[in-house]
Amino acid sequence: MAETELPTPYTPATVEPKWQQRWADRGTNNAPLDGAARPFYALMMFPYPSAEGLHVGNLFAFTGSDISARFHRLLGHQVFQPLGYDAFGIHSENYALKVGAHPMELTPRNVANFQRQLERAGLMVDWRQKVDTSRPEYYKWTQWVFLQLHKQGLAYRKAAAVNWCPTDKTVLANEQVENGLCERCGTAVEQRFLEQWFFRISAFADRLLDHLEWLDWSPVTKQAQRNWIGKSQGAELSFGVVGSTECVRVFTTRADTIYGATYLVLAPEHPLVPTVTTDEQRDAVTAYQDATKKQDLIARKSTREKTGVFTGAHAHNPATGVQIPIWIADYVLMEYGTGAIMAVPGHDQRDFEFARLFGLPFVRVVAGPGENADSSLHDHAYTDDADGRLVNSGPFDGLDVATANAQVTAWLAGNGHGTAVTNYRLHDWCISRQRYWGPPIPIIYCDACGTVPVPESQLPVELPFIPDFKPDDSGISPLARHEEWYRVACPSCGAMARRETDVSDTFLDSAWYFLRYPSAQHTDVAFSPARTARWLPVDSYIGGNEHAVLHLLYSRFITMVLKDAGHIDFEEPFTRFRAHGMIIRDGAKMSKSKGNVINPDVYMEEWGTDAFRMYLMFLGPYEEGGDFRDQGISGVRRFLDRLWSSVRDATAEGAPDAEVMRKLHRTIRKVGEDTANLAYNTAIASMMEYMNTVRRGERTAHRHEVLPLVQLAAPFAPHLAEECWEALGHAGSVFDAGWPAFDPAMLIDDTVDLVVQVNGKVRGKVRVAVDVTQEAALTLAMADTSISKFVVADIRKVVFVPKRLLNIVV
RNA sequence: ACCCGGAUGGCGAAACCGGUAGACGCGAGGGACUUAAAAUCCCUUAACUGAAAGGUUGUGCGGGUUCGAGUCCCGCUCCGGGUACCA
Repeated sequence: MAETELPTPYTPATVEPKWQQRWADRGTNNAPLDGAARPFYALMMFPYPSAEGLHVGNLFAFTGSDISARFHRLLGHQVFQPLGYDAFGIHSENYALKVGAHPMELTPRNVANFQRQLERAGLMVDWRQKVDTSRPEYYKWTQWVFLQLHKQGLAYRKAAAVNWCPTDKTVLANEQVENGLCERCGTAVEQRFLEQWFFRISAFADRLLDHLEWLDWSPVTKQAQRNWIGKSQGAELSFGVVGSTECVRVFTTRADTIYGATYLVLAPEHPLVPTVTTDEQRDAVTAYQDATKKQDLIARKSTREKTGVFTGAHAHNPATGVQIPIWIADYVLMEYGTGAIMAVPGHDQRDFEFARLFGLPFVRVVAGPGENADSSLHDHAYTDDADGRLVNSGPFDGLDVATANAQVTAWLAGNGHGTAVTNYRLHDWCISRQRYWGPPIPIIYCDACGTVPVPESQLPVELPFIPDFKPDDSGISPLARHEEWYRVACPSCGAMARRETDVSDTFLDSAWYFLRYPSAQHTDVAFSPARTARWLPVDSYIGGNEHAVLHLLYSRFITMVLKDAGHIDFEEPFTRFRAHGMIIRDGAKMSKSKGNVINPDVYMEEWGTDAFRMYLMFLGPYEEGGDFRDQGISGVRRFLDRLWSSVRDATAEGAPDAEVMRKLHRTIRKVGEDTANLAYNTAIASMMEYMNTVRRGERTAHRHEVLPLVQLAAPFAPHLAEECWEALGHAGSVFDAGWPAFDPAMLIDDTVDLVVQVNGKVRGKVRVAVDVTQEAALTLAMADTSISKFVVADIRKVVFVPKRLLNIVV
């Protein structure tokens, strides 16, 4: 066997470029897209190509994903791991504004810089299938996706609030509003109403929720989605307005507390407000409505102080018949439920605060253990009342809360005052952006034909180059200033018509990109049916949990829509999703303002890409993240140096050491299990432990002792592993060599150390056969005076856990 | 406020189903090699106590369950993240 001489010492500066070049030349990282027998689609969240370049956080995420992909390849799958750029969006646009450049020129530069950095990172990426969401050949299909929703009636237009900065005279994205202030000038943001496009994701709420039961996703991510969808079962109840035929409908989850409803509250913009308001109160009500309208959504949510005003009107409580006042207040949101509530100040903290502020009456209708109908409410509402019973509630007195809830709802339903309903927190997805840097929404408005979708044959609707892409005081999209662009012939009647000038949300670009990758080079179709059938859904998706709700939920939604339209035959895009942790520095998130940002280039230069990759994975559990400290890298680099020199010096003479080989088989099992579970830190630790065994002193390793270790280390340190693999006489890539198998027989011990406790305290240990009996173990333990000296009385009890411990209780 | 995480040596961390707490790594101390340094290799390294053998204490705090608790239960404190008046 011809073995190449390895240089001394290990020099990543020559080894790493050599293998990156060879991978590119040989197409090592390219997946057999059309012929894979065991396809495995490994996906990582694609980056936004910032001008600052690759961040350690990106590298941490990508490396963890790459290790998983390489591991699956070693397990015998044909792995497809693509990567691309989420290049459209407000981030890129704002940055361009800041530096006075044009996004259409700046973005390709940033992408090129990112690409250069990523190619150094040694990822097993099939770069043939790269996507860039800001390229017409990509967003042509983003627009196509929009049309599929439109066709199914899932895209609609309605007036909705946007954030408006009165100083900059521009629409702000939610990301540009901080604590209710414009992030650029600090002015309080107001709300304005504009016609916007929405996707009817709310119609999919139950499906999105139910599938979480069986999806193999990180529990934290599933919980975040459940909370976001916010399903809540309750009832809609009617309160007749006094002296009117109108009814106020409220949503409540606590119909059982209706006897305690002492007033109603409508959202300020509730349509019944003008109708019910009395003449005496009209000025006060109008003033209040104006004041709340001026406040933006976020500022309104960040203050908890209650405000409100009486309308002058009253309604009948359907249970008690009592006339109760109708108020308006901004703590009631028009967007949720019916935009109106029945206030139960005794049993809802918000109502409690409001009632106390305005001197409204309280009635206790639930009494906890040890309380009665007259127990006072002290300084807060009684809300933790799951084991409470009803009081002051007529025929329902004495019932427990859950039973009463059902019975009151049924009773009110029976007399026409209510119905059981389910509400969701999830709102429809507003995809309109009054901005420039995104795909134009493919719609044309014609005076004669109305809203006409752009025919698929006319896609893409190209985003034009306009020098004045900056939002201005018109409050509309920059494209609306370009008549030469928006004036078009109506596709249906040919008359002059007008294009939609809003662009779509960046989240739409990323809600379907995983479908595009396998077909990235297809120009005639968004995703090829054959490729899609072979590769999707995604087998493993790894990304940050900051996308737990928006991106991941939108992707699921779009997938369901495409399934319903018959374009694909699965309705969940990501079979398995794992959220990785965040990498912090000195206990805080890395940010430029804190000055604790790590430039990965510097570290890759100094220590080598492999060492840096491995260090990032070693500093903590991948799913939790960790604290970056540069001192730690040297330990990982030392391990790689030791691996290198062990391989270099390995001998083929004689037989490998039996004890070392036993340790090897344990290590193979442990590294395999840990890597599968993304427990990279402990996988690396066990490889180090094995290395310590192999190299104890300056012992020369046998090639059979180190060869499998090269395979185990390959996902973590791919360049070095290839170099070692070649040095051990192999022509092909280590990634085609398979994952070493462990021999279960090598894992079985004949003797174990049995821990001996006396009264639960460890007093020693005895070496015993694995199948030793309790009696024999006890005899052995008692023979040891350092143990038996603690057995100062009669043995009352002996606890024996085979292979683990013996506890003598006296 | 609510929903998730988390808290373990000087530091990053490990510990399976309740069974030797601190694997692995960093740092520190000592030693070998060297003219010397670097590199490499070896040993020590939770705290207290003791000459040593050994002993006692110890996983954020207070209780509990158990032969046995970092791990389970009850009640808190602090830190990180998410959501934020969702009726």
